[in-house]
Amino acid sequence: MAPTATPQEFDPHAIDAYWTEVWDKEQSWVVDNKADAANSVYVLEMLPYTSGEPHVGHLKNYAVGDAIAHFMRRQGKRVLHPMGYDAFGLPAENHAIRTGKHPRVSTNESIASFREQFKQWGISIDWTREISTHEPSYYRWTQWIFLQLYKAGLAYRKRSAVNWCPKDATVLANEQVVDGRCERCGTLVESKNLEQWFLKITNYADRLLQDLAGLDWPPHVKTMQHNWIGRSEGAGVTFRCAEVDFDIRVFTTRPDTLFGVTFLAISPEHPELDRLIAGIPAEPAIREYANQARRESHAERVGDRAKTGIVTGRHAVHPLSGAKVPIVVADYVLMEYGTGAVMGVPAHDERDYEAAQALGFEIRQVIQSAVGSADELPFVAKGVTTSSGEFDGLESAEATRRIVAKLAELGAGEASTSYRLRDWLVSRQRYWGCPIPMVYCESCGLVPVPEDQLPVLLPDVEDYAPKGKSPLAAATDWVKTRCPQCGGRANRETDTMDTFVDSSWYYIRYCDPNNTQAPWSEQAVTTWMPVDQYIGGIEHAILHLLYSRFVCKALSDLGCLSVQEPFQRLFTQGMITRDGAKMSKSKGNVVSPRTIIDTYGVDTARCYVLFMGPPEVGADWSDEGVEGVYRFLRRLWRVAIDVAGSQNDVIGAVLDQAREDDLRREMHATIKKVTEDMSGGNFAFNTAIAALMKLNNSCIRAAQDGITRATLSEAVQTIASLLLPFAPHVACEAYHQLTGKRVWMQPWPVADEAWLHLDTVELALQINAKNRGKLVVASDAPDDAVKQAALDSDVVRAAQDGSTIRKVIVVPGRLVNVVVK
RNA sequence: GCCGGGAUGGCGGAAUAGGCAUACGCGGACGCCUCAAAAGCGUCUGUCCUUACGGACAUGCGGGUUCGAGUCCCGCUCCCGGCACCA
Repeated sequence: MAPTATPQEFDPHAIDAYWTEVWDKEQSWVVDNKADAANSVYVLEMLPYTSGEPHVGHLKNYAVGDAIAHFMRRQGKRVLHPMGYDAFGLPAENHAIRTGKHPRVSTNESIASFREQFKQWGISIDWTREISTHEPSYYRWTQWIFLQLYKAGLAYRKRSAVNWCPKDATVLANEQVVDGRCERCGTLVESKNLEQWFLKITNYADRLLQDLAGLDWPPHVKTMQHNWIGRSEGAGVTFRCAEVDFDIRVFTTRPDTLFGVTFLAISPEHPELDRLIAGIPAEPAIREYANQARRESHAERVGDRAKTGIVTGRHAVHPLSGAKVPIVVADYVLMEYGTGAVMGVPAHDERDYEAAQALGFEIRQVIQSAVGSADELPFVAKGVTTSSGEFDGLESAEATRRIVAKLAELGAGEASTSYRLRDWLVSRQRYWGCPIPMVYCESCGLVPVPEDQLPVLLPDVEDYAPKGKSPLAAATDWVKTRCPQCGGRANRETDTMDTFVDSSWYYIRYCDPNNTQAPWSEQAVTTWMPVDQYIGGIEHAILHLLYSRFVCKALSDLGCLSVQEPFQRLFTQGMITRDGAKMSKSKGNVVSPRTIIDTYGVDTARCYVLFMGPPEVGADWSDEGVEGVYRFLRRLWRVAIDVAGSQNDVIGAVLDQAREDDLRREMHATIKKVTEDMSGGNFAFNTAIAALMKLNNSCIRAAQDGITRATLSEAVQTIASLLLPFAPHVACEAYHQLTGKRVWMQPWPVADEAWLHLDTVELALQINAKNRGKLVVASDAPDDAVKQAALDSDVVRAAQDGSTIRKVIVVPGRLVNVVVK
C-alpha cells in the first residue's frame, strides 16, 4: 500500500506486498558481528526440515519467534534472527525416490518454496546469513567437526547389536526408535550385529544431566532428558565363578539386598557366555536359547511375557556370605544396560521374583518394612535389613553404605553409576547425507581425510535407492582413492552421517555463515552465543536438543567454542490440530498457510495462530476464529485511516473530559499489560492480543461518542505500535498512516504510571463474602474510612438489622467484606 | 508402575503474593441499515427460580483451612505427554 494513497477498503494483500518490499530493499533486519555481546540477543527458531511445503506448524513456530525478535529490537537490542534449511536426510531422500526426482533437485525446490513463503510471511530474518546443511560450504564444516571428534576419541567404530530398519534399509540411533519402531516410517526395528560409527555421548552423560539445572527450559523437557539419560546409582559387585575362572560383574541399585541373592542371571548376548557354558550338559540348549533371543526384536523381548531362562549348572560365590549361587542364562537380562548380568534377588524385585518362581530358586527375604513385620513378597520398597549377618537391623541407606564399604575392602565391589544413555550411532547406509570423511587404507587401516582436503563432496550417483549398504559404494571412481598417509590404495567410507549431526551445530554457523577459513570466528561466537531464546517443537526434546548439547560441550572441551550450553532459554510450542486430530494429507484435514493468507492476508494468519490460546499448548484450528482476528485488524485499519484522514479536532458526537481520561488511562494500562505479557520469558501472546482488541474496541466506541483527534490518534498509534510483533504489515501501515514514521524504528511504548493511578476506585461490597453492591471511595482512602463508608451503606444497614457485625475486612482497591451473624 | 502437565460457559480460552470467576474471540438471540441478502453497526448471552425487583447454584469429584478458595492442604476420578524387564 503506497503511503500517500487514501484507500477506502482494507486490502491486506496490498499492505503485505508494500511492506515486504520495504524490508527487503532496506535490509531492515541485517545485523553485523560487532563486539557488543551485552547488547546482542540471539533469537532462533529450529530450522525447518525442507521436504514439501511449509504448514501451519511452521507458521506458528516462526510467528512466535518473530514476535520475540521484534519485541527485543524495540527494547534497543541488536537481534540475530537467521534462517536456514535442514536439507539432508531420509525423508527428503524417500520423497525423491517416490517422485523420481534426484534429492538435490527436489530439496532445492522445497527450499525455494520455504524461502518464498517465509519472505511472504514477513518474518524479520537477516537473509544475508541463510544456510543449508546440504551445501558443501556448510557440510565441509560438519566433516571438520567429525574429524575433531575423531581425533579426540569421541568418534569411533564399534561392532555391536544395533537397530536396523528393514524398510529404510539403514541403522538407526537409539533415539530414533520409538516403541520398537522406526521413528520415520513406523516399521518394526530389527537387531543386527554390525560395525558402525558412534559418537561418544556417554562420556558426557553426567554433565548433560547436571547442566540441565542452569537452563531456563520447560520442566517437562528437562524431565524427558533426565529420564533419557537415566542415571542410576548403586554398586558394581563381583561374583566369582571358580569353575571356569570367571568373575561375573553385576550392577545393582540395591546393595542393601545383597544377602537376598539366590541366583545370578546373565544375558544370552554376554561375551563370556561361550566360556561359561563350554562342556556343560545344557550347552546345546543354551546355544539354541541364545540364538532364539538374538533373532527376536527388542520390542518382542521386552513384551509382556513370562520370564524364561536356562540353568547352567555352574555356580558363583557370594562375595560376602560365601554361599554358592546358581547361574542362569535369561533373556530378560539386557546386554545393553549395566554389565549384562544381574544378581537375582527374588524377595525384593518383581522380575527376579517371577524368574525364581519359574525356575525354582530360593526366595530369601532380607528387607522388612519394619523389624518383624510380615511383608508380602516381593517387597520392593526400602526398609530394615534382616538375615544379613553383621548388617542386620540397618536402614536400607545405611546398609547400602556399609555393604559397599565391605565389598570395597574385600576387592569385590565398589560404588558405581550406570546410565541408560547409549552412544550415538551416526552412520547411515543411505545416499542423501554428509559423507563421513574417512578412508580405509590397505596398509594403514582407518585414516582421516586431512582437513585441507575437505569437503569430501557427495558424488552424484544414478541409483540412490537404499540397498542395505550405502549407495555411495556404487560410485567406484569416488570410492577408490589414495591413502593420505602412505599414498597407497584406499577406499572411502561409504556411509553418510545421521541428519541430526548436521543440525547439531547449525546455530553456531549462523554467527559467521560466510566464513570460508573456519567454521566460525571467535569474535562472532562470543558476540552471539549462546542462543538466548530457542523456539521449536516438543518432538525434539530428546533427539536434536540432546545431540546439540553434546556437540556444544565437546567442541567447548576441544577449545573451539567458549560456551557449554547452546540454548539458554527454550520455548516449545504446542501443535495445531484440526477437528482434534493431527493434520495429515491422508486424513485430508490439512490447513494450508497459503490458503489462509490468500483469503485474509499474512497478518490475520500470524495473529490467529498466536491468539488461539497459550502458544505452549496445542489448539484446534477454527475457521470462524480466523474471521474474528481478521475483523479486528480491519477495524483497526479503519479507525486509523479515519483518524489520519480527518481534519477535525473532535471526532464523534459530544466531547467529554472523563472519556478522554478513560481512553488515555486504558491506553497506558494496555501498554503495561502487553509489555508484561512478553517480558521475562512470558509468551502470553494470546492475552496481549486480547488487550489490543479491547483497546481497539474502546477507540471505536470513543470515536462514536466523541473524543479529541489528538487523544484518539495517540491511542490508535499505540495499538499499532504494540501490534508490530504479531501483525507487522498492518501495524506498520496503520502507524505510518497516522505518523508518517516506521514503527519498527520507534522505541517500545512505555506506560506512564501517573495514568495508571485512579482518583477513585469502585470496591465490591460484600456481606459474608457474597457480593451485595458497590462502594466508590477515594483510592487513597485509609482502611478505616473505607470501613466506615461500608458500615454507612444502605446494604450493610439492612443486613445489620437483627444481627451483629463481627468483622470488617478491607482489601484496598479490591473489596470490603462485612461479616455479620 | 514411575515422572511431568492438565480438567473453568454452547466452543477456544481469561483470572494464581487467596480478594468482584467467565477478559478477549467464536457461536447464538434480537435490533439498525437494505427492496432483499451479504457485509457492517448496536444490545443481550454461565445455569436454575422469578412478570419484575431479586435470589439460589456454578471452575472434574469428596473433604479441609480461611471472613473469603478456580487459586492453598488431604483423598480420589478422568485426560494428555514422556520413560519403562534399565537390575
